[in-house]
Amino acid sequence: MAAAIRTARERAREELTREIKKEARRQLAEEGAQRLSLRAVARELGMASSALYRYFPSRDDLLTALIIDAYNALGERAEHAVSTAPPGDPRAMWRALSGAVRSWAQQHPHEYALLYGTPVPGYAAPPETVAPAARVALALIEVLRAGADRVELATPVRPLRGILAEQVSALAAQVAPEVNAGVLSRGLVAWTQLFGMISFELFGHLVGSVTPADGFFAHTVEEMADFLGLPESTP
Amino acid sequence: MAAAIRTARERAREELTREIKKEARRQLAEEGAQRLSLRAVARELGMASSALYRYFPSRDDLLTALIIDAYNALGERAEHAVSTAPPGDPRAMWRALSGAVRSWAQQHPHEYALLYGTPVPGYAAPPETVAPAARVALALIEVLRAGADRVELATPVRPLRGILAEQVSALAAQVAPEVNAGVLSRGLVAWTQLFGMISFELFGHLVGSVTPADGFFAHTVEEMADFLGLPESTP
DNA sequence: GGCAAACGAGAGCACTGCTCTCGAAAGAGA
DNA sequence: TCTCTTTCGAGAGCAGTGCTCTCGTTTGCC
Repeated sequence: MAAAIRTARERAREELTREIKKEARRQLAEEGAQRLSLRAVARELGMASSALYRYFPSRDDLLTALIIDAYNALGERAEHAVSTAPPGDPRAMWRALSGAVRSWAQQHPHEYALLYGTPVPGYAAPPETVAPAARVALALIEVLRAGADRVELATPVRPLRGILAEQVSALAAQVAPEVNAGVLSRGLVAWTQLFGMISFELFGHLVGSVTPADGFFAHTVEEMADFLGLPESTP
Repeated sequence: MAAAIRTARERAREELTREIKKEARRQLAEEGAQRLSLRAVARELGMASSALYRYFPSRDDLLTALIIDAYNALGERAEHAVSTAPPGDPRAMWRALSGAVRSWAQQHPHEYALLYGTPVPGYAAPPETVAPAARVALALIEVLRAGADRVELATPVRPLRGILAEQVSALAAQVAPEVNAGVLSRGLVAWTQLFGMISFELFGHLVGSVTPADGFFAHTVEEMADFLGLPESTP
């Protein structure tokens, strides 16, 4: 097909684009998004800073590319964790998923901050980021589906009222018809809890002597599994 | 006392310091911390940018001052909410607390981001910020104390294991001896949930059609109250 | 009244994102 | 193979940033 025939110029462009993203990602990992500098990237690559604008029209565009890559990397890890967990054990799947998200965040703190931290003022996430961003959420949905037929809620879900009821049942119909709406709403709670914990831990915002370290994380993951009604693992 | 006798110079210095913080807070509220510029503040105040360094040795120091003020403002709102709620109704207190934190965050999104968003790389929170930062957490502890004698946990707390058990019981002994350690650990969960929800909502990071709007927030607050074992309000 | 500390203003340094222009290189069509 | 258009890299330049240094002035204490 025609796309396979690439001129030397096209190949050079793709490679240099990759090269730029690679160096930018390196600087991002070391210094954070705040200190990521186009000029420094260009300097490191031995090119004029103005030449870099042939590849990324602005700093925001370069950041967007990094964001998409990061969402995909995280999404892939999450999907892999869920798919390699014991298939019939939704609690183990949830454990694997939350652990994977947390460890990725710890290994790539600045990229995590780029995804789930303070948004850059004036920056609006372009639509290309939506699909990659949804992958992690879909992995959680997958866990809920795996446990859909044998959830044992220890506590009845508070009735969903008003718009929330419509939104949640619409979401359920759209993405996981076999999942009970009440369970799905608890999935949102678990989802929030997971990212809340990771953000607190990574950004160092939890006050006091109890840092949300391994112990708190593991404990809360189990409490959330109970909250979701995921059946106990049978070892 | 001697401190009351202030020279004209001291008074001018205090007033100008206040003036600088006020203008900085204005710019922070409009543009975010990222775009807060010392030169712009000086320009707006009709002074040379170098003169500003007589009052704040660096941009980080100015930010620190704003952070402390913000923590105190939020803490005050939280304390007020708890203290004006029906004294014998811990669930109402929890509702009031979470609502106060959320509405403050919505009214001061950039200041909230400064407190609970991505930390500025290279910036270490100085010890002066610890006490103001703890005020909100202490307000939550206050709620737990109010309900300490009649919590009705619908679900047994998973046993705390390892270091977590020590940390939590140490915290309990230190700050709220009458609060059960298991309940305290669930307080940490509720705390994380609260700030996770607010951050998701404010930073627009929750994926899909279910935005954590009023409905989801109110619903989750009640679910968390159940989770904490707070007795039902008797209207 | 003298003197040291505090202060305001200006110039300047090194850096940033971004634009514009100009000459060289590469690919497509004749 | 020879044009001709598009693409590209480099340099200069603009407006902005945090921060430092110097220099003359003002203020308050002894």
